[in-house]
Amino acid sequence: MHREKDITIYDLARELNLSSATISRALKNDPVVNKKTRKKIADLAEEMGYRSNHFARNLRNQTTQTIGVIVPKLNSYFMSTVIAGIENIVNSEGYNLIISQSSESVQKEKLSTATMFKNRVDGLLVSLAYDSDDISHFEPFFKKNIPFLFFDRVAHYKNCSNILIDNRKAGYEATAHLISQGCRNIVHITATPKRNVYVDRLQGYKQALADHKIRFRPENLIINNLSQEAGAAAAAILMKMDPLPDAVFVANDNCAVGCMIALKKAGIRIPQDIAVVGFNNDPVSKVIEPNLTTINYPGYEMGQVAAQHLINHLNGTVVIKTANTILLHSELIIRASSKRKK
Amino acid sequence: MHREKDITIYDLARELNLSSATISRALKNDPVVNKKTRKKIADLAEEMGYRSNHFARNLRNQTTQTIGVIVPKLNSYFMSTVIAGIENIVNSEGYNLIISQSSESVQKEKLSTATMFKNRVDGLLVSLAYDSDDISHFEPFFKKNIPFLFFDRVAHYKNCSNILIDNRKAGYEATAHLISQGCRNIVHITATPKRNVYVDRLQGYKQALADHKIRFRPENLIINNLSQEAGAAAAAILMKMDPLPDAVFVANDNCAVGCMIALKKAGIRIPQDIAVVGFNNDPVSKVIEPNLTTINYPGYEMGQVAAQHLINHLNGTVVIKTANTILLHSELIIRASSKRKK
DNA sequence: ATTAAAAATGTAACCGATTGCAATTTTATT
DNA sequence: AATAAAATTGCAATCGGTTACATTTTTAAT
Repeated sequence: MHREKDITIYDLARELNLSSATISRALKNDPVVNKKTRKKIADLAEEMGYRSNHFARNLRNQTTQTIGVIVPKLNSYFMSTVIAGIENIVNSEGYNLIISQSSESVQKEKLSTATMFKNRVDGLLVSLAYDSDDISHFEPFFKKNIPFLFFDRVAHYKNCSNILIDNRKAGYEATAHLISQGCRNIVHITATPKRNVYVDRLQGYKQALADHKIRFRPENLIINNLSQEAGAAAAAILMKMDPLPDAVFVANDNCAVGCMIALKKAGIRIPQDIAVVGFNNDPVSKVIEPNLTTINYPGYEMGQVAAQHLINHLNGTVVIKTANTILLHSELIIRASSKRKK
Repeated sequence: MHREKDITIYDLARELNLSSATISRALKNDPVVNKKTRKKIADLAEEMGYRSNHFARNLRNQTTQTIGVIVPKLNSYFMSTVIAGIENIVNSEGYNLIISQSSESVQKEKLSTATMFKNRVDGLLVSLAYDSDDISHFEPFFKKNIPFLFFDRVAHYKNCSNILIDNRKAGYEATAHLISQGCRNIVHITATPKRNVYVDRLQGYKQALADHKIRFRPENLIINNLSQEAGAAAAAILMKMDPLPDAVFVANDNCAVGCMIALKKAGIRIPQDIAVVGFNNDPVSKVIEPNLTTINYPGYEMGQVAAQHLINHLNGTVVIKTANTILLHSELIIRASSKRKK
């Protein structure tokens, strides 16, 4: 395939009878170069369609101006919103973005991590896969002092910063709300206790029960992968329980919706028979009937904060010596699916 | 910030008392290098934690192994699904991905295009913003012979390939289906006629009417931005119409859902009073009640096909000389929102 | 053992931008 | 006008991998 030759600083230098060094400095607007010369060079560069070669620059500078992101799934509402937030900051700060998904598998996460390493990203943003408990694959980054941080699905690793919401508090509020509506036999549907988000929500759930003198019953805990299908399956389990639980707190809206649809099909009334609370404020929560009470969770902002935090670190604006946890605000949004009282 | 020095081929060469040329060849598994030597080098590279420097390589080879993607919005179900498909192929082919969003604005699209150009992507995948009619900002790619193609929101530009579904046919099927259900006064809600997807769906709608001897009435066409809110606003317009239309074909599920919620709130029964058909098979279509009849639209596959097509072109596997349109299959999924007959 | 052919390895220029240091030009001072 | 100081500009090495071409080593054939 034929490619027209690119204009380099040497072409500009020849044209203006200057040295490449002067061109290089001028293009970075280095004040050491005469103002008129700078203007002349900038104009010619524009005219000749010069574009700097990132590879020569990066090779020389040993920096890539690139940030890597690894997420469990790209095609989920929450994650795509986070990525939109990351993209917003990263672009406006003049960095590039390399995105990869682990598809909820540690194996793929390891591969993605290796790819990011090979690509010499300047920094890395990670949200962990469901089942990653061994996270030694981040060791190379640590060894080379390449900054990285976790968001949402975090881990305590060396002195990495974490950006997330207070899942324990959110879980507590969701459960306490159900209790305030008169529910006493509350089932919690969640995912593997390997991930902080689920562990913490569960803790909040238990704490709320305890604070209201309700005994925690292990059989009221359903663990699945939180998919919509898993929600339907969970509904079947619920309906076999005797007595029927009076509420469900699901760690994810999608699963809650799957569960609700199945319950409704079986003739169970929501919230009269079973009240439901979800998590994420996914768009479906406003579509399902009755509308789903849920925890609102600022994805876009989380992406922005994570990216900005990392870039500040890279720029040296903020030097992070110790582990650093940034908690974003979350809130309970009460809708019809859990309202039993006026 | 301190960074440990990286291992280079020169370090390996020194260690094994070989030349850097041999190391370079061996690491690419060039058969010209002795098999035993290759093994020895690979082992040492592994042991010393060598990683190739993409920048040196790219600088020398004048290729970046990077593909750029520009989409209107990252946080939409359809687009994030497409991107997941792209990521899948691009990664397995050993390319990198740079993703940028135009946020549905030509201005931002131009900026993104410029960024992609500066980053010297080897190829570009584009889905156009709502209002891009002038697409001259892709001219630099064309001039430098950098391949790019459009998917979903396409344009006929030079000899760029397009990857999309047959929107005309899909629009026809949606409308014909409503007619088959006994509807005669069908409103079409769509977006700006700048984008092929909306133009074609509209044409399909008109053709179906014509084929069934139904006169197209311009007042039955509502143009908005297809957001959920716009759907609610459109519902208000519908309800002011006299007589009330007996069906709506909406060019997007989200907007259809917004519309349905508003209609239901006003006591209008779906599908008895107004039948509704959407477009996209977004997850909400299975949550809204009644479930929404819609056009299923293979996002993941579209991403895969687009990426594979571009990479084949880059690899020279397929040489595309003329404009090339790849149509993916779409299908009407009939659900309760449009079923008026047994 | 001799020699041609094949296999393996090495040499060195190159990709384009950056930057410490040196050289030159301009400006300011006496 | 002479000279020091400041402002510009240039020289040349460097980043790490690639590859055309040259050289050396090994293998095969006579």
